[in-house]
Amino acid sequence: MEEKSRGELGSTAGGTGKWRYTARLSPAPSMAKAPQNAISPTREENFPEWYQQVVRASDLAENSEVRGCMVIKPWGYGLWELIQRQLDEWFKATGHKNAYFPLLIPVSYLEKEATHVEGFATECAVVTHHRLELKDGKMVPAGELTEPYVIRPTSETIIGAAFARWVQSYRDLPLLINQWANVMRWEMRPRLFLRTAEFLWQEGHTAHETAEEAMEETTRMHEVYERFLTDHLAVPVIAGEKTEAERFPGALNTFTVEAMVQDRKAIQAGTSHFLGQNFSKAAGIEFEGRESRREFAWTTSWGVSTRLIGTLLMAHSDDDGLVLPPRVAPTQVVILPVTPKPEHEGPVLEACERLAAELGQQRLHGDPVRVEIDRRDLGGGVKNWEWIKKGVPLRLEIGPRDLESGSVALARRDRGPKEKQFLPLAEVVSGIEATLQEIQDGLLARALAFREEHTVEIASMDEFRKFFTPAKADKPEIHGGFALVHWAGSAEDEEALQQELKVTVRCIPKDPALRGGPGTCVLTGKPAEGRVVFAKSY
RNA sequence: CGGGGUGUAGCGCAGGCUGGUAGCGCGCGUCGUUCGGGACGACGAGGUCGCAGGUUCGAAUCCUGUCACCCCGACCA
Repeated sequence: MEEKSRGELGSTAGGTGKWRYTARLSPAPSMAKAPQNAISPTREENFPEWYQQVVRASDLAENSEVRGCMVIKPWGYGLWELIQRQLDEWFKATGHKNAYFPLLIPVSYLEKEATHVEGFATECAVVTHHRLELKDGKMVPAGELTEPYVIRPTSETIIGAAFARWVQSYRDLPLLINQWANVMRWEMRPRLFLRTAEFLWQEGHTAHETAEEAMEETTRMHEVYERFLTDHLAVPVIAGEKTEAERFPGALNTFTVEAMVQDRKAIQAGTSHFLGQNFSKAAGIEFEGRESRREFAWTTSWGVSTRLIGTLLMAHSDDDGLVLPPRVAPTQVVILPVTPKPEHEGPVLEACERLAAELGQQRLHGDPVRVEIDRRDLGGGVKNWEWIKKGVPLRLEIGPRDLESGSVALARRDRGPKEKQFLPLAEVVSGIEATLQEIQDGLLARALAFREEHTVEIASMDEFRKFFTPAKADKPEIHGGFALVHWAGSAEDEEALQQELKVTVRCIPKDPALRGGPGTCVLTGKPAEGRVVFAKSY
């Protein structure tokens, strides 16, 4: 509906819902009743554009002057800090320690693991000089390095080199290290949070005495990610293993958590790799074993990135902007003072302070509730919409009438923008934890229902093609979803399907209910052990 | 890297074919009127029209080059 998207341009509907710039749209009485939303275009109209508009409207981040790189603004960084804090706590709880390794990696390090180089070579930024000189008014690189460095696209090689020094004996194992860092991958098509040239992430790297222990570690961290996405980001995921075609370069097994976002595509939200002895052989991570034999360590690596923010956004947000699950909302409750007349200001603000203090005493999962009072001298409506667009879970308003009645107006981000309840103050305070948790659970339930609605079991290639072929080739609408199919195809077969339909095997699900029993491969007709998840993906 | 598109005030855009030194809406500032709501009025600030060359008396407008961004594709957390 074109009118709807135009609606934002004027955005000056009066209290009666009249549109001001009717000249352009010609008289259309029905327009007066068109629902207003803060983001244009809507998800339905143009999903990729909607995504960018939400990033902007919510003040999470902006494109920078550096190609493919973003400026993460305080609201976005606050979100990242909360993600970091929880994961970091769990990494520590599972025995890991943080460390930091160099940003620059000698090219020769990369060459050590053949598959690994192949995987990353095309997206490396290379540092070749160490000095600038002024020539004709321009600074030009001088002092060429004898060996170029790459800016880390990931740190397996340089951490491997350190591990080789640190590990002498089986007594030095397991070695459990995590690094919070930025990495750079020269992507061809950057998109804020989803695929930027520079991004923030966490990379765990561990070395173990036996394959079994390393595999246990891989699984353990895979489960940490699954739990984090589910319980904190309220994003349901399908946990499973990647097929050979989708594996991390150099890994023996790659495990993934795959989420479905609102355009029904899949997004890989976290990965955990069992690296076998590939990297320890390449880097020389050897130790003296219990039987006095030299052995190569078994290593793992695992990571999540700022892509989690993009995932979260696409999973929950609506046509009014971002919707944040309370557990990762930098501000969980915003208090908006309503001061119709200047003389209201004193008492109202005072009441807001008291309320903020009381709410700050309440806890959600052990953390004090994060409350903010928005004292800015701005129109109430404007202020309100700003917080809606930023996705704050709860908005509380206190005005003169509330002072008299001891009430508070409460509006939830998971309900309509105009819906609000007037509740007794004490009830709001004592019920805050339950309300926040209810929103958290509601978002998860809604996302799960959405995924289930768009997940189908498919038993024939006809159906399969139909499911993944948009009705209009020129303007592909939102369609498809997750297809559960029996699969026994090869990497070549996957490649062919990717060419034809732009779909890939997202994972071999570990959940027995999704995996199912033996069957017949939808493509080759060969016996298949179970089902896999096919989808288009980010 | 291939195909398409766009770069004009913070944001969204008009103007460009038919060259004469910039305009609209929102936002922003001040004042006033409003006020449980994305208000209204008055006045006002803000742009070397992505950048660099060229053609011309004169370029946002024509030509060449270049950069950036967006969409589609190949690649990827």
